[in-house]
Amino acid sequence: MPSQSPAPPPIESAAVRRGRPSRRDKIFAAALRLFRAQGFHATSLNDIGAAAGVAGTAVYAHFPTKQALLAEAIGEGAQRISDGVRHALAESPQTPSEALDALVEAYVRVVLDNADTYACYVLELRNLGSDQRAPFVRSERTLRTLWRKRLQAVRPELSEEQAQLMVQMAIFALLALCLHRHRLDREQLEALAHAQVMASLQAPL
Amino acid sequence: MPSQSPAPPPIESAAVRRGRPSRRDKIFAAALRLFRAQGFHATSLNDIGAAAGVAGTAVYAHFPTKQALLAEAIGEGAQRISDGVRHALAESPQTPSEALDALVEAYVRVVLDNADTYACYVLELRNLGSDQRAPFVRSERTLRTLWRKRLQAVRPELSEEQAQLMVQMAIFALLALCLHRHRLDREQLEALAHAQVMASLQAPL
DNA sequence: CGTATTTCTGAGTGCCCACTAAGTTACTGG
DNA sequence: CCAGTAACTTAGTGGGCACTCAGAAATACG
Repeated sequence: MPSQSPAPPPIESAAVRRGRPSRRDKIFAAALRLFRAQGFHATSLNDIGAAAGVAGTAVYAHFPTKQALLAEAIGEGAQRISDGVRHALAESPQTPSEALDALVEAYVRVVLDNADTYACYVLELRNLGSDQRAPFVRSERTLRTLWRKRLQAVRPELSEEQAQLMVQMAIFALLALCLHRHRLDREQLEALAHAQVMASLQAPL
Repeated sequence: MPSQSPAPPPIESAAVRRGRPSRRDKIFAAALRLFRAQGFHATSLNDIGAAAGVAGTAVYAHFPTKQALLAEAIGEGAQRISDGVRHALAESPQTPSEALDALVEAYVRVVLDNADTYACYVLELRNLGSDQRAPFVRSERTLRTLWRKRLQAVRPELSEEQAQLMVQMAIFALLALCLHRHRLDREQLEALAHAQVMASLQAPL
């Protein structure tokens, strides 16, 4: 039900062209928000459609299945994490301590910038069917290994298992930022998260 | 269901008596395991029954609904956490730093002792329907407030929001212990988790 | 051994879901 | 202005789900 008459307004037409991908994006955003808030199985296609302002079946004009919607959400999360970390890696070599610091800083920033996406990536991955899940699990393992190596470069006294677990805990701590409301502004949030993760990784055994 | 049997075979009878609640317990344990591994909605009553060695509908002889099963699992998690923390509180007053340390130690122990239950408590709470969820949310808030007060007693420079968020992150870090396999023995695990959480709470801002 | 009770099973029942089909509207390019 | 195409809607369809029911085992008790 778009408004204006057909004849005079090319403005409308431009808006419509701008609006073309916006429907898809709207559906995707609604799905992401609902998946994060309620979980994949508790969210129906009618829920998604309603949140995007269309009928449930309209989703199929843009996505083949419900799982594809989740797969795209998770894929985007994985991509953004990967990009952010790669960017941190691209910086010139430093001391091991600075390298770890840069990794944590990049990771915190990406997580805060993509809270919903990241939460979906972590919590809803199991609903993806092992075929589709596999590449994400692989890239996640690669990323964890990178963390672990940088940590062990700073703290060579740690065993592989110890370092692995410490990284796990640090990453999960960041998940808390995505799931709960907080009244701190972005700058404080980033500083606090960074400081706490670094402190936890430097914990004396 | 009082004690010993009347006739000669107390062995069989004892086994039966031991087996009586064991069916209910078996079903409950299977449900807990599946809920943690697959999530509430991805687990059917047939799955639970099969894992417990009975037909799916046999569950209804012991639990009124599927949600009741989840509610009992979550209730048990909440109860054990609460008991463990209350035990830590019962110890005689110490310095603020020691009080915080005791709280963390108790929490780590409870979480490690009840990994599956705790993971369900945290991850599946949203599937409970707001009526049943409310008391658990309340007790969780109470517990977080306790953490925060003890932290602020040690670090009075922290604002309420900062302390709250640090506690959130620390608690989520412990969730990592429940969800992933690790090859460390219990003693190392407890020491590492305790050290890392304490370090994270003492992070310089 | 007989009866009452509990536990369990297999066959339903109805609901909600993801997904399909067919027709309608909205927009585009010529 | 008029096809052609994409987007959307309504009305299904089949399947899986939680849950019910009636009766069969199994068990407890006198």
